[in-house]
Amino acid sequence: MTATITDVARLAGVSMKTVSRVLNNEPNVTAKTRERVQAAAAELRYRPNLSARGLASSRKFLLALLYDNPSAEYIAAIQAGATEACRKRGFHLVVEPIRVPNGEITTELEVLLQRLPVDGVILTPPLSDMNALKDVFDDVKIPYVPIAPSEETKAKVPSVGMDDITAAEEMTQYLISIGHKDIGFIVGAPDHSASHLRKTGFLSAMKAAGLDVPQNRILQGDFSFESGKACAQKLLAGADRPTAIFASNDDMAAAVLSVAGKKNISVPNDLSVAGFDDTALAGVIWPPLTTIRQPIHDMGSRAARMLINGVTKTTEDIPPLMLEHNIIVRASTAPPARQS
Amino acid sequence: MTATITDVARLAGVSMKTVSRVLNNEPNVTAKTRERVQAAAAELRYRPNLSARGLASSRKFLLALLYDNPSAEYIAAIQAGATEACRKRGFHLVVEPIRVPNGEITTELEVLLQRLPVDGVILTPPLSDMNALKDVFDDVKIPYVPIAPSEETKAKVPSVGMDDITAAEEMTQYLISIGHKDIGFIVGAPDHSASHLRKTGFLSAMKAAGLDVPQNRILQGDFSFESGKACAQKLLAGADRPTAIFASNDDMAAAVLSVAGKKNISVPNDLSVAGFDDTALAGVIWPPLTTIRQPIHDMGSRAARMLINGVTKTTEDIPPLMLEHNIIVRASTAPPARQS
DNA sequence: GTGAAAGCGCTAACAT
DNA sequence: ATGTTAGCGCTTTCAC
Repeated sequence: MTATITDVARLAGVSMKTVSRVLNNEPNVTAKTRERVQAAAAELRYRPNLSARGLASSRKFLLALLYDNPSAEYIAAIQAGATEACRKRGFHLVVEPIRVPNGEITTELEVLLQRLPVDGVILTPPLSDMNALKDVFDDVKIPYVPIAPSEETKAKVPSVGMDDITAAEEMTQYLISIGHKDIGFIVGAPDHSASHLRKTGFLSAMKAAGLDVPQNRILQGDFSFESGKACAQKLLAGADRPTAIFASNDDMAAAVLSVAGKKNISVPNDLSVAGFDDTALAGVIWPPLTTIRQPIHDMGSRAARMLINGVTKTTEDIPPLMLEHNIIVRASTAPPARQS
Repeated sequence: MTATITDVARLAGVSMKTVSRVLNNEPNVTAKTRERVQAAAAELRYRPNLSARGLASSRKFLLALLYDNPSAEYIAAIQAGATEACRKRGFHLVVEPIRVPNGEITTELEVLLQRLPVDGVILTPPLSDMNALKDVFDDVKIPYVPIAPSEETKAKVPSVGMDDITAAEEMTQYLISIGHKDIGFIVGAPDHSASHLRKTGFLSAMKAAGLDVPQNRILQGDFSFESGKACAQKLLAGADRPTAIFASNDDMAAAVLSVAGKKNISVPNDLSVAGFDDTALAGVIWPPLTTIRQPIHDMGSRAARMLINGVTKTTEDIPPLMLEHNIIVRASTAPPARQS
């Protein structure tokens, strides 16, 4: 059998409670006693039983990551960050893909949350924006941290994110700076607030440069490769096409590349293409994508840390944690060969 | 407060134990009693406490997925399959990325396993092949199912996988059938047994067709995009180059595409490229990749099911579960324009 | 077919 | 600074 806390206590010649104190780094233990207990625990290869801990206290040493199938790369990065933060503090991460059909919280989700023995939940877009979720979480009393939520949500609960508007502005400014005047823009999924913010950034930078943006240069996508393809097909249909396309994520930018390839439009000579996210995909396609590096990994680890540290439990207002971004220039963008 | 089993028992007018029986689908309960209990549980919105369950019994309702950073897409697919199977049976999935430096099991891993309160573990390549792991798992008495393990491991423990040799043969035969005679092959990471099997399949199909494979047509990669790039650069260096390249996974095939793009070698006109896995990447790059569809998602769900059903606990020999594959022909392959 | 009692391994609250 | 006593919510004997 594996050793229990009483075994350790016996070997160390102290009480159960003292062992517990040492294990949980609580005060009121002599350095000497502490050492003795640690030695005993090591000797018996003692590992605390998480179920017992979870039952006796309310700490479960478990966090959950809820996601609604955005890009696999995006989730993988969040997950990597979160597991890293968890590992350092003895926590584990449970992953829960959930589909929220037409924005309706399902009973399924409520049931899931009620029986999920976790100390906190990380929410990814578009889940991070769902107002109805706040009530559900408050109801089951589980702290949560939304990643990249809307301005509205940001005001209510601690969150982590980045400055999508500024990032989109910077990319647009860069495209303008190398000579583009006619730039197409592919919008992300409407239920992600980042979509609106990025569009806002694009428009504001265009306006600031005195550049006009006709209606037909703005197309609605949903962050999927397929949607990017459909938008690119429209944007690249006739002779009157933009000299650059800025897509709201890398998947859609890859789709633009794919459509351009099929139409024998050379990138970046005849068309510049920019993405957003800097997922692994960006470096792996040809030509490699100019994009915005989002600190996705960090978002995951910071969200996990906030939950573990109990930041979300304080009543004070915690300002949203905004992480840095960078613009990454690769081979998919260049000055335009022709003026439109 | 959330309702407990005693609340349900009181409301249903039965004992705790009877409620427990109903919840766990145990026999010896009248249909009538069963209904009454279920009604009471529903009314109180009762959710069993997993920590308490885990403490009282040995069932934790938790499975773990251990992985050592192969492609994000690959892990995402396994994870999707596993979570799906878990959801259906009231289980949850804990994810644990682990690095196993130069094939050495670390104490860190042992400690992790000892304190991880799970009913079973899913192992992905290259972890699935590590002989030392068997001892560790036997030691901590946690059942595990390796995905795509070596022949050696297959003989010892229940596992899920596919027929890598036949799949590689089929792809090679397809390339030969459309006219290729000079085919380059990029091998996967040496510590993945699938790498050897795929190479074996390639060579055997070439031999069966009476085709010679010079040494310089076989290059060693490691499944990463970068390694694929290095191999492609060698393969495509001079005028004496193959008319087709078969890479052992999609990431490396994408790298071949990328190098070809840079060198202005047109795919599939001047060069055919085939991959293996059919990850999301394959359909997203230009041109879309001819590849082998691996049932990765299914592998994840079958592995989870085996663990949940306790298949791995029986002493009988369970034959490895071999799942079907398909060859997916897309635009990256075509008959060769020139004969080499 | 059903129930009563005894823990599972740990921590919380209260001694000492 | 350390120990004692109760549980946490459930499943497991073993009675009935």
